[in-house]
Amino acid sequence: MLDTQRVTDRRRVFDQLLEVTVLLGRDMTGALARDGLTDSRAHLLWVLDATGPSTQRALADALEVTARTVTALVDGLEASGHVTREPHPTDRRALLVTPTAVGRSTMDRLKAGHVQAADDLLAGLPAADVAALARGLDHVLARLRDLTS
Amino acid sequence: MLDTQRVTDRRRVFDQLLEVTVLLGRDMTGALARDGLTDSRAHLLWVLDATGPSTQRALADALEVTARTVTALVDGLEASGHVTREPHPTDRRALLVTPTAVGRSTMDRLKAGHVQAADDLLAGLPAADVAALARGLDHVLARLRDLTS
DNA sequence: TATTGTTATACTCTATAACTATA
DNA sequence: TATAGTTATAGAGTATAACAATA
Repeated sequence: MLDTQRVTDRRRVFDQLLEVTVLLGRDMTGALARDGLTDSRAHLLWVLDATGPSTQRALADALEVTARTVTALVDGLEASGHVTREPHPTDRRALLVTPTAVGRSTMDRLKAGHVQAADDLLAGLPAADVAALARGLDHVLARLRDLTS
Repeated sequence: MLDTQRVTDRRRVFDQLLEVTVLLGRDMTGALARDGLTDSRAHLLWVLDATGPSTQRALADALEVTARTVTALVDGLEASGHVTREPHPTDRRALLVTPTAVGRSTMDRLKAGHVQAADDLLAGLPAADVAALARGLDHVLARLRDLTS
């Protein structure tokens, strides 16, 4: 195989990855919007669901944003009824952001949506091809983690 | 192969795609920031590079945003010296957004960066695996285009 | 002194609506 | 009457800096 062909193939995969990024992002954002959530607020809720009630400081670290940004996101999620601010049991400076029943059921729906989306995207692709795709993506992700670390 | 295994594999690929979306987006945004561009402004410049001098109306349609948004983006790109607003030769209502020499050389650098990134991400992956990855991504993209259309 | 979260302020992207100049 | 682009206004996400309460 000619070297120029190899370069072309790589470029093709890169363009495919960029398009996946755009379309998958659009699809996810649309799904969240139907639940009245923006990307950033859903991300916070997602972290909260994984870790349990957390201080805003811990959320800022997990989301890699400033404390100011978390204040704004929690303000929004509190207004929409997804979370509450509870007093911290031992540190009177801190607040524990806690999902409400609405917040928990929203997260359950989002997680079910992920399983559904996984099924939709890969429906009709033979198991061997799914496995090959997973291996290729593993390689790309390893390189990507190197580049962005 | 058990059906539960198949579901697990699909879910794994979906999670990989989500991580690619996050990391690739972060990497791209970082590269653009080094050129003093935001994602949205780079997108406009990208379209402009592909189509040549365009009216703001045409750009709004291509970017799928409102005319007001294009006004703001062009304001920014004009201030940073990447584009100019030129009179339209026949329609005195319209303006032709036109890349400057700086804008063109910035685009050349971005395009070279894409080729470099494609090489970096797929370095060390055998040609047959690159081809398999491309086929898998083709399948996913076809499904994704269906879902988001 | 250091840390948690807030207020103050600012910038970017985005949208809708009203308006001007032109077609 | 319709279209191109701007001004006016608003909301979301993000940041830095100054500040209050608490550790």
